Amino acid sequence: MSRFWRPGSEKPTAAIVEDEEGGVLFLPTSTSSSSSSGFGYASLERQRQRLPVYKYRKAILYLVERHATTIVVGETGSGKSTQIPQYLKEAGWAEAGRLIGCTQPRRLAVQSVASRVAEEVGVRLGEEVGYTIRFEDQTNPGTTMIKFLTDGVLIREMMEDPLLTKYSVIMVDEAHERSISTDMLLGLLKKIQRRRPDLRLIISSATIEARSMSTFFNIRRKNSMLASADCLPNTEPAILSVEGKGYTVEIHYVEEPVSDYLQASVNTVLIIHEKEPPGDILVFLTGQDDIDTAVKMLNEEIQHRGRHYLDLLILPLYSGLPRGDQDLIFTPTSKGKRKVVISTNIAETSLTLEISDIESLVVAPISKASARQRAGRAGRVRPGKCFRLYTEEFYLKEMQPEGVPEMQRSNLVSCIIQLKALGIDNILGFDWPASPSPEAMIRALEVLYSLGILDEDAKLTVPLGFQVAEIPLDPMISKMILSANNFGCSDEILTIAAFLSVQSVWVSMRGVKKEFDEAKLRFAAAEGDHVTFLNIYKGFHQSGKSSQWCYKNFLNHQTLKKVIDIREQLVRIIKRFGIPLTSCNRDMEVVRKAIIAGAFANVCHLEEYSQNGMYKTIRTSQEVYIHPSSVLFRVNPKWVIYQSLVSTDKHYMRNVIAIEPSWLTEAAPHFYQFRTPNPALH
DNA sequence: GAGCACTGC
Repeated sequence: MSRFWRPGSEKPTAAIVEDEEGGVLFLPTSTSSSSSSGFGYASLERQRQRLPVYKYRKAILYLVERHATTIVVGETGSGKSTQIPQYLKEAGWAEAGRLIGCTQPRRLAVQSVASRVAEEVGVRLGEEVGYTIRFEDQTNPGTTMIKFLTDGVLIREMMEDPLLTKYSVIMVDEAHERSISTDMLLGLLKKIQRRRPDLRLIISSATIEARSMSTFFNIRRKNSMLASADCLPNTEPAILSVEGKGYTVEIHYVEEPVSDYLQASVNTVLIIHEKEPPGDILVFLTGQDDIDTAVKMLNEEIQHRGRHYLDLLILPLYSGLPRGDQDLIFTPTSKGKRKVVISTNIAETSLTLEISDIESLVVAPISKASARQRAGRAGRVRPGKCFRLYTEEFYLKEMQPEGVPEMQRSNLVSCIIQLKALGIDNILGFDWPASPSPEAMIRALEVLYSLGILDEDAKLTVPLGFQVAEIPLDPMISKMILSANNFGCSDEILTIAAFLSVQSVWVSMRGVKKEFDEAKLRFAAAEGDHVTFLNIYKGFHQSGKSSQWCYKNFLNHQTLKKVIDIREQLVRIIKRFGIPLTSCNRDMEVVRKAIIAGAFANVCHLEEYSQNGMYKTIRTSQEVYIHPSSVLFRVNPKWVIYQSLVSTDKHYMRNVIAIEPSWLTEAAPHFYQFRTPNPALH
């Protein structure tokens, strides 16, 4: 009996060339003959066979059987996300109760790919084909064979089952996006592979970074006994390239750099409308502000110009927009109208605009990879055009080929604590696809140490460290939750924690600024933003979670429902820890003390003679200001503590609460001590 | 008197 289960699959007829450099290159045969599977699913089956990935079916199965890691490079529209898991199932990789896993970076992608595959397989979603995302598990253990999940969920699963023993194959999709959790997952899977040579990995990526990915996964087996066993797969990754189904997109550049990109994009839209045949337009701008301005400018032009321009339908798109307004984008345009969607980069990856006939317009210093992806949005259903508001020379000489991976530009605190919880002690020696700087790692380790989550040996503390690792939030917020128990206000703090982990709950609307400010004042608390959240939560509950109520109060209904979901998840977690849910009944002093227990390092003091609300941080004397979105903006209490810092032209404190300095020694005694009063502070 | 975007657990 062979030790490792191998599905029977014949060697493909196409030529496979063992590459000198170690990888395997695959040369496809021409179109393969296909047989329709008869009645019922014939049409779905024919659709499947028309996908570009279909003619690589045998090759993929062959490579997966022979190689521990297979890297599939293919543009969007090749069908790899939906087809490869099905091929694996058909070849027997889900037999004997094992799972085929396929990760996606985003929840929406998980849901839509899973339901598409369930439909193609002809089963009910949640049975043979299922998915798991946070707050939603649509799988049936024992029945599910193909499971789609976000990469973050798979990392969480490792805490229960470190070697992911249930899975026979794991496909990591959209690996080129290089999100923190994808990179972390790749590093962890590489580690698992050493202990589980039978596990097969498929890394799917849209760009040709395949070489570096291949180098990363090229592992040498330590145990030579194992290496000689012929039932083991080759550890050298195979690379396979699949063409996409996208149409050609004609690229245009400006001849001279533009000075005002907003005006230039407005002009370009108008010129496209004059000169180009029918087709919708997608414009990428940098932020909500610019989008609102551009919408206004275009609508003014439409009013001033002739009748022909009334055919333009201008629609903004960004995540803070209420759901109903976002849905407008998907409603088909009436005949003769031209839809102009003005969007943030949300339309680059997160939303697939299934509007036909898109023409695209790109702005801003982004990476070449990102620019290509945006242009690709114009060629999904038919050939399109892309107008870049920078010169070709700038594209070729100035723009970076790839964006910097998130791992190398963000806070590593959450990442490190998850690795620690998985028993990885040597963080500095962890093998990442893109290593963060040692300085960034040391900074994160220091934060965790000061919060009491790691001890002097950089090990998780008991119970605090292990509990924090189990809570799916920023460790600063998790610490706040666990401290709330000492102050008898866990009920209130869980609500605050849930608000702190969603985007802004406010929906801003231009033109009704006065009403918006009034709505905000209805909830504003003198203590600051955290207590304001408690007021909003109370109001939302009393309204019966009404969307009408949200609309009246300029609040985002979707976001508030998410707050409720997160809060419920947190309640379950702290109950598991044996922490009771207790309310402090409007005693906001204890609530603020619990907040300090998590955010004590972020205390700021108002500069005495400052006319413009300048604060300085206690730790580093950095100049900071209260963010205009805070209820304490222009109130400027003497002492404040902030939850996060955003840097634009100034450093702005977001989510701010007023505190008394005397509380610091009680809420964070290890960090603050009494000393002789400093006359400079009075 | 003025606010960068987007994911995820």
